[in-house]
Amino acid sequence: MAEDTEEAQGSATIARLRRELARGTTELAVLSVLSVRRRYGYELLKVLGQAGEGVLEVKEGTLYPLLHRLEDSGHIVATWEAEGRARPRKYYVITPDGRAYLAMLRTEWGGLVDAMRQLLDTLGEVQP
Amino acid sequence: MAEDTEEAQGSATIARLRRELARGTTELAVLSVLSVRRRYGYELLKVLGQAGEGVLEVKEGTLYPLLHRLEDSGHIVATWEAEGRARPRKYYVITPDGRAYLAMLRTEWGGLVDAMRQLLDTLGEVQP
DNA sequence: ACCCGATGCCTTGCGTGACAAGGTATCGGG
DNA sequence: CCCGATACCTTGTCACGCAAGGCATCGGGT
Repeated sequence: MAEDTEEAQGSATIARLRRELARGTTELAVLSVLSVRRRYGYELLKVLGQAGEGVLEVKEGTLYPLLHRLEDSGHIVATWEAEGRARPRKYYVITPDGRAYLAMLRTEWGGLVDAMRQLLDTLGEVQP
Repeated sequence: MAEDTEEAQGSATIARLRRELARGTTELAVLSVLSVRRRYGYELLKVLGQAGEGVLEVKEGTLYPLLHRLEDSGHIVATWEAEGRARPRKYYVITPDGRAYLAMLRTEWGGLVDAMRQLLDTLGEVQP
């Protein structure tokens, strides 16, 4: 019982902490991919799924609302395209506004990574 | 007014985005600091506040519940100490369990940072 | 003929961490 | 004498990630 609980908690914990750590990263990842060329939703799902050994994997329930938020705030623009197929795809293109936002995101991310590295490296040298 | 709104929204956005990016990082930061030596809550507030130019700043409403969660899960242990003063301090010490958890956290964080760096560097070379 | 998985889009409801805002209490300085 | 710093705590709200569901088309296997 105790072992079961611990193991179950361990797995659950690692998934949860991975989710919490990666939080806020999705926007950065999505916009970065879109900064290269336009993509449709399902495509982003696959691209991010295989990037970084699945660390950046995004679920449908996360991606689609995120894309809608980015669209609402003018960072990306969507266009339906049939391309002669029955089921059309919804392509997303990054806007100039989106690029500016992406730059800000990258700066912030860089700052966080630097701060964490400093903290992890200089451990013990910070005085109260 | 428009400027105010834009600036206000810009500030609000950057604050929100910073918060979301740093999410889940607090646990890592706190445990890292505690891995060097014991600290009391208010002390952690100050230490993290000046680390990394304030990027890792934590608010009271975040820290105290976090410390309680870490205590509940056995990653840290608390001891009240008066040290001859009227207002006692609650010192937190990391446990072996906490060290193991910290190691896992660091690994996960490293993986995320690597994945993001790969994505940001190899942009455009990922194929669907 | 039939079903199932992949493609492709979407939504609602829950869990969770960060935080604002509030509370309590002591101590020192202006 | 009051206010800021020290030192602890809690409740309610926000926003994101996701599980789980839904809808529709297409291709291949049996």
